[in-house]
Amino acid sequence: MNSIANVVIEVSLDKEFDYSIPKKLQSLIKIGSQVYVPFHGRELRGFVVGLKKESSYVKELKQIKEVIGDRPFIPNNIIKLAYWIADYYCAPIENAVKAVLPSVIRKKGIAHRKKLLATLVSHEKKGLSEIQKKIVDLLKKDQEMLISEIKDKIKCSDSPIRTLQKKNILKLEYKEIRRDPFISSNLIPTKPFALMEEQKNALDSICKQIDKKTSSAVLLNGVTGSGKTEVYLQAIKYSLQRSQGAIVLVPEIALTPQTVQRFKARFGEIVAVLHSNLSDGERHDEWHRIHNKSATIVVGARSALFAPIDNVGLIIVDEEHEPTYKQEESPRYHARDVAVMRGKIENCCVVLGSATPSLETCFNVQEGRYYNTELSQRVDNRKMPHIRIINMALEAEKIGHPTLFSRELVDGIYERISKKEQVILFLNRRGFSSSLMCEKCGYVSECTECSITKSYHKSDNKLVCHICGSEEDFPSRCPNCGNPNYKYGGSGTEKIEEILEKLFPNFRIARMDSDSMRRKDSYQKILDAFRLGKTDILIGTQMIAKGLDFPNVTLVGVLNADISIHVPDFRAGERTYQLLTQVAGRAGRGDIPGEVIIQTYNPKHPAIKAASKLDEDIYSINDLIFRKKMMYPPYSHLILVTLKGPNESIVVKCIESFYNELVHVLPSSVKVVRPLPAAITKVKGVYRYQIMLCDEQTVKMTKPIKYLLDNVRFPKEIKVIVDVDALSLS
DNA sequence: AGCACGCCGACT
DNA sequence: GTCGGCGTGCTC
Repeated sequence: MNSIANVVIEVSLDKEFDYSIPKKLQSLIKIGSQVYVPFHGRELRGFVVGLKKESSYVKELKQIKEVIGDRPFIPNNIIKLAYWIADYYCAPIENAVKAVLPSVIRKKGIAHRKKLLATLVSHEKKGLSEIQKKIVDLLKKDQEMLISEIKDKIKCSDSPIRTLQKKNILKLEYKEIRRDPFISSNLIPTKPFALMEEQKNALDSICKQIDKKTSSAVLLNGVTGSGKTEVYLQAIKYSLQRSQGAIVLVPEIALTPQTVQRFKARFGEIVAVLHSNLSDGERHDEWHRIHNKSATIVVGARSALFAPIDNVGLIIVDEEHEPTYKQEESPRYHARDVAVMRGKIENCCVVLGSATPSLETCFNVQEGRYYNTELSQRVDNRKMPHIRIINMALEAEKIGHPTLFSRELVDGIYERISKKEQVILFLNRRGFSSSLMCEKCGYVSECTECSITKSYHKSDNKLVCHICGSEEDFPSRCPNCGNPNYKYGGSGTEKIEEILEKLFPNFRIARMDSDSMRRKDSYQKILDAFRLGKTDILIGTQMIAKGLDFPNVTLVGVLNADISIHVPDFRAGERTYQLLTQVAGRAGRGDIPGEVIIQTYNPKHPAIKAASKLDEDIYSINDLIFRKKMMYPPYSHLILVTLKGPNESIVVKCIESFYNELVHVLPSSVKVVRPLPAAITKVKGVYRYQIMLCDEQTVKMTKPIKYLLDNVRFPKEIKVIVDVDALSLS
């Protein structure tokens, strides 16, 4: 008999507490139950996250006071999902439960949540201390205030406030916090559009999977503008007709409000939206609309995955390759994979949509685990843009010195602008600071062990691999061609703008990057001006690649594709391909086919080659899977174990012993990259050190890691982070 | 977050 | 000595 409950309490203490379960509540308390428990002289709400027979707490346990509701607040399937997350991503169960809990319940300042409110009842100031006078003055202005606010403003503890209460100068009472009303915008309802042949086929195979009522995953591999959203909408309609609900995940909802609008316009009131920009009140309303079944479709970011929809018929992950689906705090889950898992638990169909499917998804399709559907035609019958790759090494040879603008690009810009069309110039600045490239031949030093770009360390003039720490002296000449100009690759947007203004003094040029992004209105102004044709050329970084539609742009120039190839990250190649595809999608309009000019020193790199085929309608999975070469050679699963600590020696010592234990318990197929002391990094006074593991299966690595985490005692100042399917290794 | 304890200064 | 304000630590 489990007579002890593991409870996470509403206050954010980042800790769970044991309580004994009284006999009469024994049958009512389940994992996921919401309970009232005595806590340091108060009574608080909490969630039961586990049941057990014994507690390690030395003092006597208190009893659970009462259970709220006749059924657990978190549905059973979601609890199952939380356990899977904790297990797969090596996270403590309480973290996993916190992640799946509706934030409405956890977060401060929401309705139902009571807080201490101070109200002034007397203006008497005689015989008060300095602090107390300040508090009374503060309250004179506002009459009532949360004590947490007072504490914040006066920088005092709550003691003086309580003293004032005793003196009857102010009143303290618990008060429910009012929430903001939810404002829903007026939308014109839409009807299903007629589908094209390919869309029909895709919809058919999705519907077939929905019919089966078993779990399945379908990749919807569709080029930009091929009408994936309409397929989603009609698949959802099908699911609704069978009285099943649907979950739609979108990356960074703030950037794609149009997508959300389309769902609302089609299905109206039954669509609930969950994302981080909602106020707590709005989130609360939306969550309860789902819980009480007045909303059966949920559109949202990562966390929408855990919406308490009873009968899920369909889960859609839009833009499944997007890195925002990876959670960066514990539990470090990947929403795409959790979506597939929820599909397994709910026995429903999961649709993964993308124009540039992630490597993992391609792999799963190839292995036969996911079905594949393709949309190769654009809905408006627009042609795919024409892609040209310019070899900058040859260009430099031709004119005798390295250059930022090839002849082709300059001519192309001139031609397009002369015809009153518009041009976007794309520049990736990421990785700019650390990687070095030969200006003549494009050579970049790679780590032979880890196959990622080495970073330049100025202090000791060395090239260092950030993963394993191996290093070499910085070569004064390019090891490949002997050119003495071996230095930082790429220029910033400002410099590009400067050169461009000299090249085309009569064209109107605008620049958009994180500097101009800082002021939100100026960002909007730049975009509006460009859209209205008041600007001819727009120079920008990543941010102009996503979701924006400029109908008159016919030429897109990628100035230096090499920068993103050489970001010291295993995903660099894949990312480059995805980025180039997105950028290419901005080119062309109904009557004029788009043109894309990609400047690079590496025309043979797989990412560039894959991008160069965009206009040839070659679209099979086998074509895509060759991109596997872009990643760490034969492995598709990565785990990073990071140790953080206050000083270098203790971190090094711990990682050494952890490494020695690891190689003992890991199966031999797992590749372990042994870190050298040079791989240690210091961020804000915290020393960080990583071990990387690679294999074709995650479980072969997680089991031994979990075993070690349970059995190896780390000093308490050492923090261990296990990141499964780590995306960013830079 | 907020309750209770114990320290310390002011006043009997 | 005693009362009461205030910071601090701890809460199953």
